[in-house]
Amino acid sequence: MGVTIRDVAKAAGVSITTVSRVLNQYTDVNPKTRQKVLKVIEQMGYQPNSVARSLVKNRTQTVGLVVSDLSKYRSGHHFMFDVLCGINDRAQELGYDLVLFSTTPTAQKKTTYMDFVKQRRVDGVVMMGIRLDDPYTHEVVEASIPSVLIDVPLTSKTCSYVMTDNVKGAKMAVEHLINLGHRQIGFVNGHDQAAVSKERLTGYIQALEGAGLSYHPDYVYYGNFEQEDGAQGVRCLKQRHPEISAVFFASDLMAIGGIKYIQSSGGQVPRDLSIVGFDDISLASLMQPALTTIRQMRYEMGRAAVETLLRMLENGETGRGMILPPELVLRETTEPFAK
Amino acid sequence: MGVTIRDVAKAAGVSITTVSRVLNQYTDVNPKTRQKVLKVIEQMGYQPNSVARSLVKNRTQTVGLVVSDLSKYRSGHHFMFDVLCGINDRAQELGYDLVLFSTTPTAQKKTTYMDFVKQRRVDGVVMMGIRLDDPYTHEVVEASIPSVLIDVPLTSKTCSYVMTDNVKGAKMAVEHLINLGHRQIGFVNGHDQAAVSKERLTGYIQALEGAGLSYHPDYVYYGNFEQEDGAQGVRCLKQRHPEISAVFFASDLMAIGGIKYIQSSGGQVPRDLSIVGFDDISLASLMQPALTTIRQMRYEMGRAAVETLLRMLENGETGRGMILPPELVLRETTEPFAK
DNA sequence: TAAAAATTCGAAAACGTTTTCAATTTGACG
DNA sequence: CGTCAAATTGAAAACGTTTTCGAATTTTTA
Repeated sequence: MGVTIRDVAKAAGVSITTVSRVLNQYTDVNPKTRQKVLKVIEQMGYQPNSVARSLVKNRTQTVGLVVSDLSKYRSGHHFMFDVLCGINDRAQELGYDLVLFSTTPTAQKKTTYMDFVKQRRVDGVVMMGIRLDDPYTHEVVEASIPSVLIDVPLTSKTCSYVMTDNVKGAKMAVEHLINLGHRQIGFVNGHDQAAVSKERLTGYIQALEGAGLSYHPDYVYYGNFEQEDGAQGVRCLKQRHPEISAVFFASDLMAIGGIKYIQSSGGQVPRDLSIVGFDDISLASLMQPALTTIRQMRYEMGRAAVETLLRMLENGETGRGMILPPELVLRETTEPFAK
Repeated sequence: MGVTIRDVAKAAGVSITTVSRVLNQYTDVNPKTRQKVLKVIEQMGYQPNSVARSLVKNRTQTVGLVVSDLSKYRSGHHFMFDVLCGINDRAQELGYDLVLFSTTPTAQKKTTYMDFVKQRRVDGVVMMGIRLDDPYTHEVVEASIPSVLIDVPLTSKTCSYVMTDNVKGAKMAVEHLINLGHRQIGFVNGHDQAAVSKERLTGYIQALEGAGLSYHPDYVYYGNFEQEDGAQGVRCLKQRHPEISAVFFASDLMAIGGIKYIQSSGGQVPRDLSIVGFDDISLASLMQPALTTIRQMRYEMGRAAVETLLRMLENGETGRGMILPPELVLRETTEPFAK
């Protein structure tokens, strides 16, 4: 059916080897014959079979993106989509195809990461949305093919990571609240199987201590990054500690949940509670009131991920961490503390 | 490096052929030897090389998802992401890998669809976000490998489509406004290189005429599905036709733009303008006021797409259209007309 | 018990490339 | 004109599977 290198060779009156040489821009082919071959290729509409090529080169020019819980029902995509765009764009620019895999903790028990990689024959993988207690998290650092983790600070010879400077981001958020005069500041964090949660807690504490305020473990609530967790978070916090005048949320979605909760119980934001989120998802600027938050450079994270992946892959560089700066974006959900 | 079928064969003391047979669950192999081979496979951690398999079978077990303008800067993803999840989930369930390609009109001029397909060796493709005047739109229906288009009603022997019943959806939206007593109803449509725009216009007109109202071409504004277009749309419409009391938008994002515009110019929704959107993106329910809109079953569209794709691919079925029902979801941006 | 049929297996070709190695041609130079 | 190096080419092996065809073995049948 399709036209093969053999057909081209015959039509051009040269050997297969020669055709292969012009395809791969080798220099040792006579300009005359190169032109002839090129013309035949053009005429016959020949496109090399990438599968055959992959087989002999043992390289697929493909990077796998494995995402945990990529699902309609999870809202992680508010964060993930831009990262995906970045990954996709950069991979395409560098001549790699991107193949998508979603996985779950249970699926990870059935098929080990090694088996996954051996089966799929991707040249490298970037992993996103994975939890610290997921099996793949630890299998990936020991794997033979290069990988980069998004938001999990683990490195090895073949494993890099990229993430935002979360302690700095959290610190900026809390310092902003402190500068506004707030002293009793709650924190609705994510679950503790996310590295970012630990870092953001650190930043929260550093900001507090930097301002001479004491850290009350009781002021932090652990949610699951979902909207309802945010609502639940402020409910608990405000109930147990009515003195709290501001809350920092580890995700915009939880912040939105918090705002909705306040509003639905008759309060107003920021009058009754100042709020800072994290991520700067597109919702944040569209809301009413618009959400003050810490922006993550998600698209750039994606690009950086494949960038470092291919550095390991093609230049044999060893794994390393990459930290991107956060940015405080001021909107309408914070105001000075009024005693 | 890796262990091959040859290694297992040797270790199990059988021929390559036999190993292949147990791998592909052929029946003509002695249960005894099957067990033996299976054990060796297990012990050696053998995983078949899918590339080699693809080469000989001329099938990659891979479907391509080509998306036009998948980009950080385009907001189509509010619609696309759920569809993508559906595609991904169903493909995975059916044993296919999903590989992602983003394209642009200019890229489509450089590489024809045929070349794209020959190069990538995907077994089928689903296409999304593409415009009627994109080159691929017409190349795809004539291609030899099966494809399904999202939101472009074109069929051929190898080409199917799936889309929402847009005329019905638009009709439902406008009828809802009519039932509330509105008589002067504007329409902010999408650009005319989207099939959905044409259909939604039809629905708009049908609803009007069904209620004995006359259709003013001047009441419809053509935007580009982006937020700013929505703002621009109501500005034009209200300026030229202050009598308009309600507007139907061809996307939620444009509706949001419209609402923002009204609010920023001192008005209120729905007091000053009743608004219905289209899509039911996650923003819609989170906004203030929450957006009344027409829901599309996006996730199901994705699933349906690979479903029909694989039916063409594996059962040789011929292309067909698939229409999913819309749903009116009532929220807070519409109210009865008060003269 | 011999023939026929069914079961089980293996050798080798094929898939479409790249790559190695050696052969051939060309060109320069004395 | 002969020689040597450089430039250009081709034959064949290799990549790791599946599949075809037929052979060997076992079972069934007459």
